[in-house]
Amino acid sequence: VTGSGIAGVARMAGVSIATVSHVLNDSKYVSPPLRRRVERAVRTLGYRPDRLASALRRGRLPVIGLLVSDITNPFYTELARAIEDQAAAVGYHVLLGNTDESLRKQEAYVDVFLSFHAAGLIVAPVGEQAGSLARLARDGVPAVFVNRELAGVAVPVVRSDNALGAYLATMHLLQTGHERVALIRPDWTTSTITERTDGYRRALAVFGRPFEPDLVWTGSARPDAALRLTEAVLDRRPRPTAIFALSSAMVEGVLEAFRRRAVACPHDVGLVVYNDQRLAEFVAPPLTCVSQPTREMGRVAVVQLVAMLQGSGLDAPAALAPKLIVRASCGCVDEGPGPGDRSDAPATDRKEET
Amino acid sequence: VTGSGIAGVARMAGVSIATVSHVLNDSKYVSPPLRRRVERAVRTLGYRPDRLASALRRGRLPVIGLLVSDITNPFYTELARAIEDQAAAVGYHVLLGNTDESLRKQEAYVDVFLSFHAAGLIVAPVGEQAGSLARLARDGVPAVFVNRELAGVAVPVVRSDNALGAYLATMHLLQTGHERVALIRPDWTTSTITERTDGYRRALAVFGRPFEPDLVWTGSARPDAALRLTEAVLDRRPRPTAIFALSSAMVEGVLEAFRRRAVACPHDVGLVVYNDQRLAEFVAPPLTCVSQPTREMGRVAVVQLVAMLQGSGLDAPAALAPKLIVRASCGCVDEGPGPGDRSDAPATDRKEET
DNA sequence: TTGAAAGCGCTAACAC
DNA sequence: GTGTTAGCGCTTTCAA
Repeated sequence: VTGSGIAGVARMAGVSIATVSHVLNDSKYVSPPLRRRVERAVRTLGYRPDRLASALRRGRLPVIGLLVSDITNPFYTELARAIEDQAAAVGYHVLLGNTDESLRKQEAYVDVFLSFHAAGLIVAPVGEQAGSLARLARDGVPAVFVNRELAGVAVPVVRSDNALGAYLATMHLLQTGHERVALIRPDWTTSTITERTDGYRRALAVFGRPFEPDLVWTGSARPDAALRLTEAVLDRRPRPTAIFALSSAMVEGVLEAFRRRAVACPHDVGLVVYNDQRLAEFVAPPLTCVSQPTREMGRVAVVQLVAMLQGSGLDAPAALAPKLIVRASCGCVDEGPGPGDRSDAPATDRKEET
Repeated sequence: VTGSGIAGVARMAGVSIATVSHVLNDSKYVSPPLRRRVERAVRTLGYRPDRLASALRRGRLPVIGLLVSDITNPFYTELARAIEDQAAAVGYHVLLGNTDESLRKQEAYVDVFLSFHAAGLIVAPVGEQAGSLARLARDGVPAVFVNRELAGVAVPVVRSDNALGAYLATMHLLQTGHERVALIRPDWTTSTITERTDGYRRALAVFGRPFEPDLVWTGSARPDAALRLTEAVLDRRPRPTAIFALSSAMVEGVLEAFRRRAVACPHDVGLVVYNDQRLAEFVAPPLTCVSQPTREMGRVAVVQLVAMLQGSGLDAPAALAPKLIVRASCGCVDEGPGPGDRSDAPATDRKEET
């Protein structure tokens, strides 16, 4: 009855452990004198509450399980940072998991997070089928999806408008005279990729262009695979005049293929990438990209989740707006002296569209 | 006595909860028939052990607290990924914290992690003073430092040889004819930065060059600050012939400064950066950098920590070897037609040194 | 306004 | 081999 922990504090302050608990959690009125004595005891003992014991009793650990396909993907890196910041600001901490687009890993992590009694989950779900994640909504596990959604799963989704993003990018390419825009897609099927493909189609339709299936190339996002895929694209005849890469994970492969095929970008082939990233504006040529409000998405995801945890109903968030950041790789700006040229666009030519 | 959890399994299998616990943890011999019955009950009940209860009892949660300054820094992103992978492989999970080089945040996170009874900590410590982290070793908290070390703190460190990395880079610049190599350092003081500066000095010494303090520039790593700092460097007369940036967080600032000052790199000023990152090889010009075996560092950190957790003595790990990846920004390769030129180095010119 | 006490679900002595 | 049971440190009724 006198151990350390809360009991030690209680003894030192000459009160019951219940009282200590109440001042610690502000869970009941405690008279100022007792409160003061408890606080002093806490301080002099350097008492640190045991969150495990607390969580065992309460049934939930102040932890958010975060599941992304790969923290190394710049988009998810940024998202994770924003989530961690916002979570910490409201008293939660982040348990991280990488799914690598594997359903198996995803399920294993969800199990682990639940076995930890994580207060809630934020997940960028693998695939686009409900699968076992449907269980979450059914079991009343507080969860929000980020970036991607799953058809028929009643979990709030924090996302940006992928169809719009791809539409803007494709429109831009078409407007600046590109005849054949090839789509390079990663081989996983997620709502994001589907929506982006739709946006691409919509833009084609606006220009009265047919959707040509053999301009759509799907392959593994691993660097070597993306490289070979792009080589195949470049070898197609007639050669596409521009490439729209739907995953930033594939950029390196695309650029390497340009190098190996001695393709001058944007002169020979233009390039637009979905998602911005570090150094993108210093690449030769600077990369035109669709940029998502990543940090905001992370923040909103936590806000949404915390609202669920507190039972305060919050409207499902609207899709945020992506924007097109026009740099030089799309080829819409002056190019200077012909083939082989790789000069950057002057800084003043960089502009944004929404 | 019959609740759900382990008790439900016990009841269904017609055994005691102790037996269930033992088959679940392989903690004692259980006869095959009972074991089978328990396993069947576990399966049909969809029983998932409560790790909180288990952790409360055992005193530790199978979680590793990971503290880095900023997960958004590509080096730490990669490190975190490697740590998460290895941790998961051996049954641990990762709680993430960003310190932003703030001692306050670092202490707060350590407190949080301890209050969760994290099994161990992996931290890239802020600063270079022992500070409150000394407590870890004193209190017997299993911990390992990564990347950085703290003087006088008895915690194993997983690191690469920063002095060597900087030495290699500086030697390369000196050998290829650079007269004045400016050092650009972030304004935090960590063992890494100190060691890299030493490596730079050692290389100068080998060439009989004096260490000129006014070639060493220290400033905030925020992009705008790094930009202004680099502008100041470029305005120095005589102008440095090369810049060695000790933190990859400052690269964007440096490149932007080059742009604004219309400095052609490497023709006008060469550049070497500590740490490789995505797209670095596609930048104009491709960035020469010191590359650390980041993933290996993460893996070893977990191995080291887990060994501590199991009490199996493991030798403190030796510093790993960084290597210089020579691309074009250092200016050691053919440059073509003079000032203003930004052509990439041919692929065959990329090479590595160790 | 304060305190006593019953668990949260599990592990690990210890007894049979 | 298997079962009984005493907690781990905390929250939260419930009674005083």
